Amino acid sequence: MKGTNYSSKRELIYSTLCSTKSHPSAKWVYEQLKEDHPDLSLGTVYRNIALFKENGKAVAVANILGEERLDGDTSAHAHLVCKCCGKIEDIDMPSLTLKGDTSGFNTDFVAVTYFGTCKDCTK
Amino acid sequence: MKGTNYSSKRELIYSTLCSTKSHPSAKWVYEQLKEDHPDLSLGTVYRNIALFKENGKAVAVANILGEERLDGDTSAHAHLVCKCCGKIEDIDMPSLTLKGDTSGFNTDFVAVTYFGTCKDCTK
DNA sequence: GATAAAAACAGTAATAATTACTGATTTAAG
DNA sequence: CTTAAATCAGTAATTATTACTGTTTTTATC
Repeated sequence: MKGTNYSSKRELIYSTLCSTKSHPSAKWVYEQLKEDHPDLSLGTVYRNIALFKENGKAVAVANILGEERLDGDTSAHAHLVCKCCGKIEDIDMPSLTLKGDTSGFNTDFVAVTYFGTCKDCTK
Repeated sequence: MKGTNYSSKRELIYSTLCSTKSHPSAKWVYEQLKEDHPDLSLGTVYRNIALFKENGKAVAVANILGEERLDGDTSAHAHLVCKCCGKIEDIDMPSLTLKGDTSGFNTDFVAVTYFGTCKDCTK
């Protein structure tokens, strides 16, 4: 069964994903690691990130310029996404008063994302 | 300047995008139209959808199985996304009590998305 | 309605993120 | 230790999306 064994590469990838608040892409994680771990394959990064998502240890925040951007912090928080420079920042999760009917729908995760232009790009 | 002229294809694409609540992909829009309009190019669909997004006439809701899913309804509402079958449904927008600091960030659009498993897939 | 410039298009080629495949390596358990 | 399953590196394949080129449509002006 997938994801059941220990794997040193998996540990590396996970800790790198969790080491930043930049909400990186899979490729960024790979590039951070490949210098110190030249025997790391980009496919391994993708495969493990897919496992993290399945297991609720990571979430996809947005797709920026064709790249899926990730977050290893799955605690409740919202995001500001700058459509100009692609920067993604954390903010506190707003309290949601649900009006819509989600009966019958089994919610795993709620994403609240503000799309717009960051302070730097507004200048 | 882009998007300034009338275009019959643009009208077609926009009305098709707005004709459904299925939150379709660009390819789906293309496939709906190509039978009655065999002289339509997939590139034209992509190009016009990019214009709609720039002009705030459409939004990307989620990326499901590598496909960007779209919504021509930009009124305030939230989405239920089933990770099992890829179905996306509308629900009323919850009221948000913002706790995070968005000062300096110029928000165009707020997305509220519930990820999980729909009733059919839960069976 | 002719005409000319800009915009939009079809058709195709190119790009690039992601996934799949294969044979080798690592892990877990007896 | 041994064996089977899991994981991996390296590479090939897939595919959504974008870019390019020559043609058609639209708009504005006459």
